Amino acid sequence: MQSETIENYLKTIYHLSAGNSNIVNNKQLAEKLNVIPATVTESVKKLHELKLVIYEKSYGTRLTTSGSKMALNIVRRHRIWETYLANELGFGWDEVHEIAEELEHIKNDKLIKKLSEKLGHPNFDPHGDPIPDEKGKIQKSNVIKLSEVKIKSHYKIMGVTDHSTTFLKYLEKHQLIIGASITIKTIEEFDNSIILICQKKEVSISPKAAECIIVEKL
Amino acid sequence: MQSETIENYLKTIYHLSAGNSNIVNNKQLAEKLNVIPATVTESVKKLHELKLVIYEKSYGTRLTTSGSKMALNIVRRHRIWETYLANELGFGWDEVHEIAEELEHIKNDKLIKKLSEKLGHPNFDPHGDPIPDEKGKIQKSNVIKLSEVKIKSHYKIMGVTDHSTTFLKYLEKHQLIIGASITIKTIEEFDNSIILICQKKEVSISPKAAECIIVEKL
DNA sequence: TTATTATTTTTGGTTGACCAAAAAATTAAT
DNA sequence: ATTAATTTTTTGGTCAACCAAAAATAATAA
Ligand SMILES: [Mn+2]
Ligand SMILES: [Mn+2]
Ligand SMILES: [Mn+2]
Ligand SMILES: [Mn+2]
Repeated sequence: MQSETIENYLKTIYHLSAGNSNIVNNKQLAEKLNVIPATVTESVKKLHELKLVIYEKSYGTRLTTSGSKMALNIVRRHRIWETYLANELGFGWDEVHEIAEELEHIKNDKLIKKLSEKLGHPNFDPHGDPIPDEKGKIQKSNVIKLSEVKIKSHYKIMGVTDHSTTFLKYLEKHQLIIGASITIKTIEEFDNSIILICQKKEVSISPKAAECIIVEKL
Repeated sequence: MQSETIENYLKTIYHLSAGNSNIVNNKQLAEKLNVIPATVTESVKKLHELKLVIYEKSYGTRLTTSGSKMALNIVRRHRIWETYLANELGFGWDEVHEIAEELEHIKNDKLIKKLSEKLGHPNFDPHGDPIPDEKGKIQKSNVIKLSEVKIKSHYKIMGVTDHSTTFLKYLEKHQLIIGASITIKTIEEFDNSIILICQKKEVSISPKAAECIIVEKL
């Protein structure tokens, strides 16, 4: 198995298991990796052989300790590159993900070290996602989804869980960028859409969009 | 054929044909690409199908116009990355080649544009090699090899044709870096080694090393 | 519980990129 | 001009990563 393929599988398993060692099933994996489930069955068998995952037939797959370490390293590389592209080269937060998908596979520890150093060892990427340190440790914070906020409270936008250009451009348009302070005005009983104040302007957020915005209580 | 494989073949054909459209033979290609000649035969047939090279059986291969364009683009990417790694991230000129071998395959025109911009659109990489512009045009200069210099003349070091760490470290030790001024003292009749003055110190350069140093007459 | 649906696995392919060994063609030496 | 050496090509493989279709298994609904 090629290292780039392995890395993409491990990273995807990591994301689908939400950082824990939750079981991931073939269908989800197949979807994310753009292959058919039959291919996933083959692949996870091989990853099991390599002791990077534990694959239990007809049940699912989870990362081993060493698989998890590798996954965290790839996530680190991805997020360091995203931060670098945004902060040093002036790319928009809607452009960096795609490029980082390729750059994350460059295997050179010194390179990531230098990038991180130049950036002042950042803990979060342009989407507010935490950057694991060299040992794979992730700084945790007590954040919630915008869909879980309480009325008339104040929050700070901390991140997004959707990286698509369309969504990020939409947020930018309403100045819903990371670090922005918002106040929840009302939550519509009819459809659960959230009316909030940002930069003195009123914005209505659909429940679907609210699921993708991460905030912290002020 | 995968794009990374294609790119490595085109780049290697370009280098072996010395920038012109000289014919390259299978054995040389096989050596540079670390494959056996049988593999090269297969590959160049496919590249011929793709109209990137003209392959004539039992004779050799040369780049077509579109193959040449692609090759120049890869060379541009490689050298921009080398310059970036050296100038912005502080890598040594002996370290950058290896990393650039991977980075050159990242396909994103805007990325190279941004890097070039940040560097002030450099025309030469850390080894003194010219960087083709977006159109593939190379700035030419009238440089010669150190092995061709005349006695008692003054020269400036403009580049190297060997990128190995051992060679570059050796040059650094004697301060034979790009931009350095040198004066040719004598050329030993016995073995053709060159005795030159650099930073007021006398250095003896073997004919083999002299073949790999590019200079310009002052 | 049985039938239906969804998911997973098996089986039998393909394609790209490689190799080893043998055959053919070219080039160099005698 | 022959012979010998080198280079190239052909032939018959492997291996990784994929797919399509069929079979098996698991989950859900009736
Ligand atoms: Mn991303
Ligand atoms: Mn991100
Ligand atoms: Mn190089
Ligand atoms: Mn170079």
